[in-house]
Amino acid sequence: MPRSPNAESPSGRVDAPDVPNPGVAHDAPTIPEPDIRLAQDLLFFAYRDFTNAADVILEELGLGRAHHRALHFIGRNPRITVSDLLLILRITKQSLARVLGALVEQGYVAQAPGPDDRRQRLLSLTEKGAALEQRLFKRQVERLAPAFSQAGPAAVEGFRAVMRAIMDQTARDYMDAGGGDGG
Amino acid sequence: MPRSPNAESPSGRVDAPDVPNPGVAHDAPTIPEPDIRLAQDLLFFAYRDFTNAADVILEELGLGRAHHRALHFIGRNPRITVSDLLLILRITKQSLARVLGALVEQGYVAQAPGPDDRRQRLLSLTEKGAALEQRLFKRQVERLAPAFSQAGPAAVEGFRAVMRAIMDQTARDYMDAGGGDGG
DNA sequence: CCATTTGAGTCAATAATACTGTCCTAATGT
DNA sequence: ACATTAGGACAGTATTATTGACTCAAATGG
Repeated sequence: MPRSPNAESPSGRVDAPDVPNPGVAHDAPTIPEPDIRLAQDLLFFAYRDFTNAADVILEELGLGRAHHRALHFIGRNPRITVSDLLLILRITKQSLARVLGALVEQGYVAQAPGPDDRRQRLLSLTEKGAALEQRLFKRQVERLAPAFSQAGPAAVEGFRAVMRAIMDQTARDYMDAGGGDGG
Repeated sequence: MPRSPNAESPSGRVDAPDVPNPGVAHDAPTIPEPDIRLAQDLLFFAYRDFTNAADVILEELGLGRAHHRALHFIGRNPRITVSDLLLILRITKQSLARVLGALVEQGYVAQAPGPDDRRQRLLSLTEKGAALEQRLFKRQVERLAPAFSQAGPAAVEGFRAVMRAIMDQTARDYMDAGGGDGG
């Protein structure tokens, strides 16, 4: 593995636009390549270690990350329809079917017919499901809370802004629509 | 999908610790649950959409994300040993073997015997490999650069601090050792 | 010098997660 | 009536990962 003293500050910061670019929101101030390279690594490592946090619990229950994701989004969106869950996860009906089937079968998720449209199966966590989701959540808190504390409130605000800007408009729309906080 | 006006500012910021927690470096200022929930979503969506960026190119070449990851880390760490690459990726020799085999076979990656230890096969990108990596990198720049510009330099700094704090110490060590920038 | 360890590769089998395409039922809506 | 929609199901496949055992050559240490 290559070495080198250390590289706390990646390359200073983002370039100030050489041309002030009056008014236009779309100014692209030529981010230096090392900064992008660094961000690639950050995304890879942070995401990996974040998702790994809950793995021990999942494994002991014979569940996987796909189950965790489903639990998470159902928990955050009680009475969500299958279609809407598919839109969030962006996987196929088949992929979800296996995961959801297991969760329902094992009593983590309940299905209720839609009051307006009885074809719908509105998904919610059972008590057992909510309890499991809490356990899993706790593990991720253990990973995120210290990180937030160390980095400080301003950094967390920046983290949010950048992450939000990285994702698709569709995903931003979901979050702006109250994705998760119950509406 | 649930609705609700919009939730730009998640819950303000991180709580100030109600009890100042004298002296202890480990003071955890009780991050509000909604902030953690939000961060879970941010990580999921941002990572997903970030990694999807290069998929079109990969697919047309019959390669997958595992190949991309290998290309990325070999590109950033020329003459890396197989063991060290395994430590970075945290996968098994078998998982890497298939991916690496394909990359070598198709001329993206070259192997050279280590000068000190001739058992080692030092990995580097060929010209073809570097060219492909550049193409893939460009796609991710298209995703990250506008995000960085929109969020602004201070936010990017915060993003780095938080992401860094989320990952394992091992990963931080790798990055501090100059992970990628040639050392 | 010989035994052990190490770096790398390999074979075989398996699991988790995803995909495609097709077909089916029941409820909706026009 | 008829087409569409919500959801589910079946069959087959791909990618990425896993484990365990085994080979081979080079390095290393008594």
